[in-house]
Amino acid sequence: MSESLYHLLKEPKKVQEVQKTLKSASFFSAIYEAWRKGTLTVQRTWGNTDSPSRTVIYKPGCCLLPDDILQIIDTIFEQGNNFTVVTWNINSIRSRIALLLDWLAEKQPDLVALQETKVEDVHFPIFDLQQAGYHSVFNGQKSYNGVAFLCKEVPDQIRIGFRNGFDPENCRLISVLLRGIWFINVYLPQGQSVSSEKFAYKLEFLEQLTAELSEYPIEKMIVLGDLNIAPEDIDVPDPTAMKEMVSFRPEERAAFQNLLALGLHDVFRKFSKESGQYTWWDYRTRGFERNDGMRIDHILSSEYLIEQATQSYIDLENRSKAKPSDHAPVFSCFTIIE
DNA sequence: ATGGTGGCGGAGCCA
Repeated sequence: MSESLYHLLKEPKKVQEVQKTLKSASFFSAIYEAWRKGTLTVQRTWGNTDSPSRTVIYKPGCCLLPDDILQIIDTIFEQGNNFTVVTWNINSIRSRIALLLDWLAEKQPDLVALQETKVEDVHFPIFDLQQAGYHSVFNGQKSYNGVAFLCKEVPDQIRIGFRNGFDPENCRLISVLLRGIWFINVYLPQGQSVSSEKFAYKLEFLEQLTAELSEYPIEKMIVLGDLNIAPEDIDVPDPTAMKEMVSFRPEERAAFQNLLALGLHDVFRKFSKESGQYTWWDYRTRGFERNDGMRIDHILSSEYLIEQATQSYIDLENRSKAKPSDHAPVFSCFTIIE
């Protein structure tokens, strides 16, 4: 919540009076947002003005009326400056929908970047997510890949895929502009084995991604996703044994450094340099139970934004629940004020 | 842990 909105509605005020003072549409979306979050009350009088007013509970699609009376009830407006983002390879949004909804209700992140949604756009569970208070934007296909953003605020712009048209048959990239920041959600190819065509495709994808991102305003950019690369020795259990393994090979790690060279920083590593902190564990070898995994899901941001990061952590609790994804969500909190 | 599990879709591919 912005400070000016807080001051304007600290005392009760009619919608029509607010409309006279405010010309900006973004102010009204902030009002709806506060209403939805429960930090703003809406009092409505039905029929004649003598009848008692009632508090109107926010529902998706509901509207404010000119005579409604608005009031901020949150006395700590600074809370609205905390912006929580998550990246999570969900490994099928439909098979994980119950876990996703419970987790959203509990964690209330502001923006979630999902990978491997594995669903065509027509079947994306927009209604469930709307009930949970989230807008969805997605780029999906049948069976494989698929990326999506879930966000509490409506994005100002959405971009699907690469602007130069690279790799149109795979849904691995989606970007949104929100609060003046470009959020880039990537599902990088896994690469299979070094000798395979899939590995060449992975390296090509990394080059294309670096070129794509170089066209963005780096200072106001956050890259989130399953990048399928463990960037440092501390991101795998046994760096010597794994030095030729896909996801940890020198050429991949070099490509990762090329991405960082655009002016990006690994937000998780601002807060912890400990080894043994992974975001993915193999189902097949029961890797999670033995903490045998890799840190391959990342949140990267500019110097300007990483200075505003207040924490970053891997949500192991989510991964330890029944029927989990093979990846855990990665959280970062920023104090973003627009 | 060179086997194993899990998701999709209805056999085999992908991770």
